[in-house]
Amino acid sequence: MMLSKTCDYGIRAAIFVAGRKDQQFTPIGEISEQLNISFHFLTKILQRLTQESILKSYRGSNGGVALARAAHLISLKDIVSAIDGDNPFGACLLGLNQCSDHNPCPLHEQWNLIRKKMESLFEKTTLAKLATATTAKRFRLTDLTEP
Amino acid sequence: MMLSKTCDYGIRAAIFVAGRKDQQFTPIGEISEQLNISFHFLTKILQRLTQESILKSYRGSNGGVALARAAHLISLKDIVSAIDGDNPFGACLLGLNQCSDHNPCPLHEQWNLIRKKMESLFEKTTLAKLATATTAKRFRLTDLTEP
DNA sequence: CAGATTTAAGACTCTTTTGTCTTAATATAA
DNA sequence: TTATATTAAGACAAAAGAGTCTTAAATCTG
Ligand code: SF4
Ligand code: SF4
Repeated sequence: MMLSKTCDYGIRAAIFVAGRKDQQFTPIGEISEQLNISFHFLTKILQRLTQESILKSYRGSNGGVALARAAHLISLKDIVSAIDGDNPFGACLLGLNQCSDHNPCPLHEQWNLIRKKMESLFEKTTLAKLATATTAKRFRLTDLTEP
Repeated sequence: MMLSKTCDYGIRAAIFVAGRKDQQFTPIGEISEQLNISFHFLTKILQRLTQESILKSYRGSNGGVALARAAHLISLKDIVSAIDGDNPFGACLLGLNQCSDHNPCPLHEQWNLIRKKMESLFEKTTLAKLATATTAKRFRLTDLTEP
């Protein structure tokens, strides 16, 4: 799977937060309940996003987390970078180091086309788009329970 | 990184074996040396490929591993499936279950385009193509040591 | 047969990822 | 002020991935 689970959870939570009507703070407990993610685990992940200034947080009653800036200014890549580290597309298929057009493995040319598309998708896709799409078209952010 | 390290090693070793001039058995020791992969670890990985009938092996002097069928009949997908399990492209970005066009997450449409391309690349790319390209164009199968 | 070579099998260790839990800090509200 | 709600921080545990090592089995060579 492309991204770590940690990263998946972070993205899903961020979309959820971005989709809130009122821009109040959303308690992590509510997010974890809605998305069916362990509360404590999600807390750690969102702390990371808070440290990276993608979310802001507030403690105490009526506290929670909220986007640190407008949803259209937060890309998927921002979140992935914050959680999984710099370039999740740097290494790839064969996991070789120092990949470049100059010293390629035999898959490089074909793979690079796909990789570029992925990178572009992650850069262009913002939380605003994802949140709007999610609520408008009733997309899901959780696993299905029914077979 | 898309694939597990185990899978990377398996692919690289398979390309190396496919690229051998004589279709004799290639000792794993030689592969591990050339590709700079731990001998014991590689042995375990190639055992897997042997069990899955992608390689055949022979013990004793002049033993080693060889392709179990013609190189143009072994696709990358065959190798990936044998090592990392069925469909490495089944789940994806958000890691949700039961993904389909009917019950999508908000990234589904965009992502599916890319995923299809990946799947097709893995299905179309055979060891024959990779081995030929590697030897003809001097592509590399190993990490670079020089900075 | 004896010795060398090479894969097979599986136990074992180390590291990373994933997940849980406890305690502390901060804020609100009664 | 006291109780309650909530994030912060970090220790800890469990599971999976990556890698090592030892012993056994098969095969060839002399
Ligand atoms: S496809 Fe390109 S970037 Fe990926 S491992 Fe090969 S050389 Fe490196
Ligand atoms: S993009 Fe499609 S296949 Fe991937 S997690 Fe979303 S719904 Fe599932």
